[in-house]
Amino acid sequence: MNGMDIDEAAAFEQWESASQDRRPLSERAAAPAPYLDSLNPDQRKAVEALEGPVLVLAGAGTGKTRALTTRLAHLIHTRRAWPSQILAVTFTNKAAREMKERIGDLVGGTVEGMPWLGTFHSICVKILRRHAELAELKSTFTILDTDDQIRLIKQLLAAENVDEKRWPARLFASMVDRWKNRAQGPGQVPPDECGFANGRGAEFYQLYQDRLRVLNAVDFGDLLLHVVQIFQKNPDVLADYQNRFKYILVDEYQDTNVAQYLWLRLLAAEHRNICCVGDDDQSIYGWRGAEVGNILRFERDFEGAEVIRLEQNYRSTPHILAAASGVIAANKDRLGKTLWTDANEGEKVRLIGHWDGDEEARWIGEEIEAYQRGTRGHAARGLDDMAILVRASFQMRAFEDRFLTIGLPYRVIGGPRFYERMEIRDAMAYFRVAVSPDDGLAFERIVNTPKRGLGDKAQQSINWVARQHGVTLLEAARISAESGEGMTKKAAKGLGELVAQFDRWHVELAAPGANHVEIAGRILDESGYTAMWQVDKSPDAPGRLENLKELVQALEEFENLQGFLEHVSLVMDNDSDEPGEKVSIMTLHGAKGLEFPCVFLPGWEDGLFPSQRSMDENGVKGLEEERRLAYVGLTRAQDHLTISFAANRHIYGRWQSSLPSRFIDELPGNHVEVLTPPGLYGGGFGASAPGAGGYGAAATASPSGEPEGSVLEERAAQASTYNSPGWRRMAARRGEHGLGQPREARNLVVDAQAASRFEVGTRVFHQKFGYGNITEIEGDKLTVAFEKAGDKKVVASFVTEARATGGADDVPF
DNA sequence: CATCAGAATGTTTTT
DNA sequence: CATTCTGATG
Repeated sequence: MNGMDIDEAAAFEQWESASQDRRPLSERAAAPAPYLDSLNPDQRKAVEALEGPVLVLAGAGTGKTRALTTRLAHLIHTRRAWPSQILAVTFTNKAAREMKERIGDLVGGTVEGMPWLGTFHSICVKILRRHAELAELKSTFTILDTDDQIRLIKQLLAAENVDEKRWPARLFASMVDRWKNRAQGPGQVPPDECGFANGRGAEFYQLYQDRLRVLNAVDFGDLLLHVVQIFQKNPDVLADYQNRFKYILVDEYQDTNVAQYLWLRLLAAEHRNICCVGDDDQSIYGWRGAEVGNILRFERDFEGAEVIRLEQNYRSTPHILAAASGVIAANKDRLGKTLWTDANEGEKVRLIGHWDGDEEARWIGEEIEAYQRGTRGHAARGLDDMAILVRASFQMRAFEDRFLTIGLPYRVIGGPRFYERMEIRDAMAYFRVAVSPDDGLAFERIVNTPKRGLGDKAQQSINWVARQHGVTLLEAARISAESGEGMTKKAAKGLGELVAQFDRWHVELAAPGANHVEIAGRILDESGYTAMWQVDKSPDAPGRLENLKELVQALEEFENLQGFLEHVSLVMDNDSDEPGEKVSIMTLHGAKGLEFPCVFLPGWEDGLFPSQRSMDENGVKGLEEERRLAYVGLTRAQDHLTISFAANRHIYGRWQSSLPSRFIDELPGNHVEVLTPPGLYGGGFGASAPGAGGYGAAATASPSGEPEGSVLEERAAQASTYNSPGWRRMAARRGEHGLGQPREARNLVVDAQAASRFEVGTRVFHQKFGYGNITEIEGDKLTVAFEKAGDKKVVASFVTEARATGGADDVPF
């Protein structure tokens, strides 16, 4: 493979010429590396342990990215590898971009010469385009987004006469996703997971893959699956890449799924210089295929691996760190790290209970304004320094409402992204067909948008024609429009016009010197798409038109439409944000990797956080992931951290009362200050009963010297005024579990017995759903027909067998 | 084939 | 509560 060497030399030269260091390479290599001096000993170890497998366990805020980028720079600086011989993978485009920038800063130049720094997916696209024929694809394959994927599956299910109500396309899509995350092809699906459409799961998977191949298309999961399979089946291709990548670096290793893990293992087999950076305590994406096991197993999988722990935290105060450590310590499955800091003690973590969610939002609004003014002896803070991190996005609304009424500027991070909006996808479907007339899925999307009188029947007819004649959908549409078969006259006319328009646009785009921006704008106008929204009287129509304008403007930055479409399919970024100081509101998931001086963590109530659903569906594993999520939230805070919960919450139009999160029990009391909510007679949480003290009764928690004591236990022990129903119920629950006994320990014990303990028909009790009868058992998952809540799937460990008389679970209220 | 009213149904998200 | 999806009407 001589071509590759030339590639690399060229890339390296390009990189070299961009560098500002004009000394000869040999001199530079010998020169001391100044960037090493700013590292602590552990970070330095992580940077200098270049040979062999290395696992860097980097706790939150320990300078992980810094170590990683410095390591990369060091590899290049010491001339161990050319930039093109280093594979550096991240999960998000944002992370990849940041890494590029930081390496650029370190080595003093651009890193155009680092062709293999990117996300798993973008690197796989690159590899797959080179070897497409090995996956029976053409190198021009298109990447389907989720919408297209669903549409394709719906077609397939319809063709196979599957009742879409019983077997939804979404369900099948998620199953395919799960299989691909584990790098399983249609032939490798475990038989017990083929339940879809009465045991035809694997069969449909095969059909789906066949259809993708015919369309010359892949979905996101395919990008990894195909590449892994190419590597497995073609040792020569694999060997080529194994030799090329002398060094491999992986960021956020705890988030890798099985397919990514296999991919890495294959690539690292030759040089074995693989360095994975991650934090098992921050693994929060198990629900989308990430395997914490990958990081827990690293030492076994890569023999002789060196494990380096980064434990010095540069982000948070000791109180905040202690709170986070206290919570995460309750998890069983972890490699174990102890974060420390030499920062000043700072302020304790604040905990406050509120009567309801609105009051919580109101109070946090006031606190934010107080930070802004710099009261309580603190320096004034900007709104950019503050963040509210919630478990689920519906919690954001309460804050948005409140902040709108008091005029507090805020930004919501992680809403629907620009390229996921309906109008943008529609517009892009027009572009796609104009660029590649054989893109049937795109054509299908817009064939009746705006309305052209083509309903289900007409579209089916076009599909049928396409199959009969073995032509693309666009050609079938042309034939149908001419014959007028299977549709009204009006529809045939509209369809004929559309086909003619696409013909014209396609020619115009292909013409030399075509102005793709102008043509794109015209496509939207001439197709009637713009007009559709101009006529639309719904309140969001103007915004959509605005978005379309923005889309056309964004085209300016690209050479042509093809380039733009390629970019969009992989880089779905959405950085547009008006400037100005704003409070950030985001989910805990969205906050990973970020930090803020002042952090609010509202909604710490059992059932909401930890989420009931996580616990029901995944049992102890789910609870542990929720706890890691709590850990991620806590460790985002630099100086000020406030946790809060509400006794009552207006959820889905219904008032729901809940208990404080069990994670609050796990906060070490001597690092927490319990606040009194203002404006309440007698206190906050649980103040419904006259004379109840609630949280307000006492000032600071726990006499120091009693480590790891639970905040709530201490509060309950100190005050005799905790007579409210909530407190009594909580006390009852605690008694049931045994004081100080971690709850999950009990669940584990039950887990072991669970499967054998129940049988179909057994009457059981569930904390949230009440009584019901078991209708189905699948491993440790039970389907229960609850008397009040209806049919639910729950993990066996979360129900107990119901006894005739009210047992310990039947808590008096 | 489009439109409207009623029912169902609500995590977390990247590529 | 609010959004999305379904199915029965014009």
